[in-house]
Parts: sequence; C-alpha cells; structure tokens
Amino acid sequence: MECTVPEKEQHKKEMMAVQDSMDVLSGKWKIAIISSICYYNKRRFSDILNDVVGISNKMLSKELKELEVNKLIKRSVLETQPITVQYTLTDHGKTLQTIINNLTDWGIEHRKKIIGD
Amino acid sequence: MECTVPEKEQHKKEMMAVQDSMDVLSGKWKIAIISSICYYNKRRFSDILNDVVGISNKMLSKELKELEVNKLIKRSVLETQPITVQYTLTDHGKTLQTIINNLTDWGIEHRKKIIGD
DNA sequence: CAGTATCCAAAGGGATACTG
DNA sequence: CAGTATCCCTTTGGATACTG
Repeated sequence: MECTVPEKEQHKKEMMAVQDSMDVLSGKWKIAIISSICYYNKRRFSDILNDVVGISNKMLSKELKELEVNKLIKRSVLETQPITVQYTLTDHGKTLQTIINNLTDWGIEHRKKIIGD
Repeated sequence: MECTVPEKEQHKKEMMAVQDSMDVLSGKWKIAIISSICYYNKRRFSDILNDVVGISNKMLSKELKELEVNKLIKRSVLETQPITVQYTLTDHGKTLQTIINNLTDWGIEHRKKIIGD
C-alpha cells in the first residue's frame, strides 16, 4: 500500500492537470480558433473571423496573441500586397488535434441528443 | 467530385460541432467541475469546492445548475442530517470521459513543455 | 452542509472608426 | 488585409453575510 500512489493523490494530480489545460484553453473562443487553424492547416485572420461564428475582430486579435504567447500557434507575415498573415499550429499546438476531434464528435452527438429530446 | 462532400462544407460542419460543444462546456470552471465528478464518480458540493482550485461557492452553484440543465450532471439530495448532496455524471455526461482524459494527459505534457522551456 | 443574497469592482466584449 | 483605438454597456465573479 505504501508503494502505490494513493488514489486521492492521483485524483488531485489529474485535477491539476485538467486545470493546467484549461488555463491555456478556456475562454469563449480559444478552442474554436484552434479548431479553425487545425482543420484548414493554414488560416488567415479574416478566414478565422468567418469560421468562428460570433467573434469580433477585437476578440480574435486578443485571443490569437494569447495563443501565440502560449506557443500553440505561429503567426507568419506574408509579404504580399497588401500583406496577409498566416496562422498555423506549432508542433505543440498540433498535440491538441485529438482533443479537437473528440470535441467535434461530441458536439455532433450532443446536438443529436438535445434535438432528439 | 459532385458526389463527395466538398471539403469546405465538411470543415464548416466540424467548426459548428466544436462550437456546439463549447456552448455547453466553455467558461472558466465547467470542465474542471465535470472532471472532479468524473474522477471521483460521486462528489459533494463542498468536495468540488475543494477540488476546483480558486472557485467560489457562488460560481460553483451557478455552474452546477447550468450543467444540470444541459443534462450532463445529476443532483441527488441525500436525507442525512444535515442533508448532503451528491453530484454524479449522467450517461450523457459520461461521454465526456474521453475528453477529460485527453485534457488531463495534455495538461501534464503542457506543464512539462512550459517548465522545460 | 449546501447553498442564496447583496454589494460592488473589474473584466469582458460589442460597435464603430481608424491605420499602415 | 490585418489589425488597433476608443467608447461604453454588460457580465463576471470575489467578499461577506445569511438561511434551512
């Protein structure tokens, strides 16, 4: 019994890990923004603005900065005329792909469930 | 080409599904609350208050109500003295388990990544 | 124990206009 | 196109106290 991790301690660690994730991912828009970039691989500011239903340019700008600071996305300026900006997932950001897929699947099932009630 | 779902349409559906999920799950605390109930199977109000670092009783009360309305958790009053209340996941709520586990794993890796930088 | 009620400061976030 | 700046209302949410 002394050699195994006590169950309660294990749960505490799991809870902390979940909250660590949410520190970076919570907010009304972050997951949706990451999903947009994830599904399209490369995505421009105005594209994401269209993909994420309801977001304003101000919010998008702010959230993109936070995601960049947290090394989940990469911002690349293309020297076109006028300039365009591509957002891509970093390698670290790409590790969220499984979660995005799960959330997509869950969203579809959830919608069925709610309408089907 | 006409018989397959156009790729862009597919991505639009995926984006909508993600946003459907986030409509129910977003907010600073919901995922953490669900995780607490998920990992312990049954959990009382005061337990969750301790599990979710930083949440206030006011917020917990509010978020629990929303999760109950969305049929993700079930509230059961036990006629002890004084009364205790058990929160459990509904069958629908249990379908979030995969996502919770993924977020837990991701949180652990993310912490390593951030500290390791 | 499991909440509710009230007060109030701070943050969120939309609308609009503007810049390089 | 890709943002930034400003105005200003709305929502969030902590602290504290109270109830059954």
